[in-house]
Amino acid sequence: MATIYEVSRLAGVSLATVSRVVNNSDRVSARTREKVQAAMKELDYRPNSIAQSLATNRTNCVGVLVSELHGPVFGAMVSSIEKVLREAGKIAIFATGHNDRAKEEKGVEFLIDRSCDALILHIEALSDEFLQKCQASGAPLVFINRSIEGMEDHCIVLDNEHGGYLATKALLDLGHRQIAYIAGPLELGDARARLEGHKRALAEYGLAPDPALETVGDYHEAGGSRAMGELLDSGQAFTGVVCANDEMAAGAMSVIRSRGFSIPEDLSIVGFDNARWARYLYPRLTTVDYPVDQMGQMAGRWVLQNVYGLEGDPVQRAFRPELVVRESARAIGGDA
Amino acid sequence: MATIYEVSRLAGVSLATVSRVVNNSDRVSARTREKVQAAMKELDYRPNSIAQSLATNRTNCVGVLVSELHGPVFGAMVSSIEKVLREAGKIAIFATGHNDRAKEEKGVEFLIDRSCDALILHIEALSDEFLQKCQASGAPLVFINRSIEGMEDHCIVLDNEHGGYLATKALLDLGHRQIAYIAGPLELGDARARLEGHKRALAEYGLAPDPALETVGDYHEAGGSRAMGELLDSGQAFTGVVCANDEMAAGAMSVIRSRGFSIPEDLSIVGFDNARWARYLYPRLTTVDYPVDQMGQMAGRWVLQNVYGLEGDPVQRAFRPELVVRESARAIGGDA
DNA sequence: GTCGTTAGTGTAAGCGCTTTCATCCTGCAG
DNA sequence: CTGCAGGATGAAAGCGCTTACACTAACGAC
Repeated sequence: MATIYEVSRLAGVSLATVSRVVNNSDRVSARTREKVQAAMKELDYRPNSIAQSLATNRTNCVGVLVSELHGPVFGAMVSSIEKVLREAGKIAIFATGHNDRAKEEKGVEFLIDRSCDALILHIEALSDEFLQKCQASGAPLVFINRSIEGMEDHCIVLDNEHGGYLATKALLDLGHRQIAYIAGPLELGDARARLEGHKRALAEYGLAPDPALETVGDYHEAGGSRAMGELLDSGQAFTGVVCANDEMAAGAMSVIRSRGFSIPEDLSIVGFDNARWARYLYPRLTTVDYPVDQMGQMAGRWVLQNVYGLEGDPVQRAFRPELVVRESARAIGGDA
Repeated sequence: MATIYEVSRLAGVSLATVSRVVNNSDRVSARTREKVQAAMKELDYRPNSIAQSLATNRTNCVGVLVSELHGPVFGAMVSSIEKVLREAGKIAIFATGHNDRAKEEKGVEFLIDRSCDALILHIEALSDEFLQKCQASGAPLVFINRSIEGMEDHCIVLDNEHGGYLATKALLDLGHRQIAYIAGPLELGDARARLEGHKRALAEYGLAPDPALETVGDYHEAGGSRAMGELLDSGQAFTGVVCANDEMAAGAMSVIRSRGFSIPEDLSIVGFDNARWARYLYPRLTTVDYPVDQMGQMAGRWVLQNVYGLEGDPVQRAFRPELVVRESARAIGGDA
């Protein structure tokens, strides 16, 4: 691999001049520029990004910490973040936290150790204090789906409470009054918020939340199945169920079917996230859309603008989910 | 951020000594080591990885180029690669090629420019020559799902032909004789191989491939829907259909249902990939398992062993897909 | 003709680390 | 007491780049 030195020799100029044309900044005479470019071409010169980083103290790397790298939500998030960063010539490096305190800390440290210029974090377990300290001592931080006290303008958030409200309201509007709820793990803020929304919708219709109709899952298929099984076993009557995410809804649907009920004739179901495959289910799942692509994009854009000083469209920080009506929920007493 | 220099001063030793304890190599007396470690701790010293890379010419970065970052196949692949690399303290950086020649080239260059120690590539459009040249001039290359002439030992491959064979054979074994096929884009090697396998299975049962039952999709839901629509419109009789991937199978299932047929009573369907959500479909999709996690893991392990010289379990380079029997295909004339 | 400008270029000092080689002890054999 | 081996440490030269600063022409104004 040719170095800048060899280019400078071949072109008969100094290192500084070559560096100038590489960073096509500064004024370099047209003649010199051409000479240098010719030399670079001849040697197939490519700047060593490591050396550049050391000299400039800029790595052009953005660290991204998410719970998982794949799955309907995080896969899409990661993908959109990488895309917007890449288009600006920046590079994303990833770490996973699995909603675990220790792993999240390790992940953050890992990314900081790699000298990232900024960090995009989707985390659950780390305390506000830890994060404020990180921020103080190092790279700028952006948060997805979490609001940190005093750093609100670094947070790209989803109104999960509103989403939970919409999901349950969808069933209420269809005439359902006995509505079961399968929550996500309540140590997670979004799971709590979605549940709150559910309760607000009930309240709006003058219904008291019935603890017997409220179960907690794990955001995974297995938890959804288990929870659904318990609800069905409990003997409680209900005509609809809302699940705090699509994955659990998929698990619940299997169980409902395996018990001989049909959807939506016997039971309506509503999910949350609008996973790409939610419309592959049968019946196609009515759910709440989590605009995860957009939120990822905004996180990337925030970094581009606030860290790298690039221009661009404004960053939208707050998102409201919307209901996606499909066929898994229908009016009670509707023509079945 | 403290530098090695400050540590050396505080500990009262030279830079070289600090470096030695950091890389806990070489013989350093216990007393000195302790002094240095104390100083590091006091200053909260963390080595600057960029400077280390520059000095050692090792970045500990592995570039990964895939078609997409998300989706059932690539999401899982990326995730497992990142995991195995991370556990060894290496870092993965990603680029996407979208099966497009120009984008794949750009992606490879991008990764090379970042001084990756090795590249893991899942590519379609680049020629063998281009790749051989890359290999010659730079970082070691590993390929997933592609066999390159002369570099077979760098290739982690899936026997797609066998997979295609299994999918079709599953229907044949169930008594089906009129079997439609929805292929992936035929510019992709795996799509061609799966189709070949399909034909081999037919031949094994003494059946000639019927061009009227063979359509080409795009590996996406939309293409599956379109292709299924065409097959149904054509008026050709068939009792089963195999799709070259699950995504198209999902699209096909919607169309089948929307035309008033039921699965598997009227039509059996088999997919390929065993996407995580394939078992969420109704009926749960019979499909061919693409052991994408394992293959990603092997690619990572290959790098760990061959590039970084780490020990580890042997690398399995060739994989055979297996049939996953669920409910979307049933015996012809079976109790419906 | 002189002088101040200024565009264009070069010099050299880092960036924070690794690593070769030389140096310095310490201890032990003779 | 001398000499020497060998372990522990330090000095210093890079790794490939950027950039502050110095320098040189060339040019116009006076």
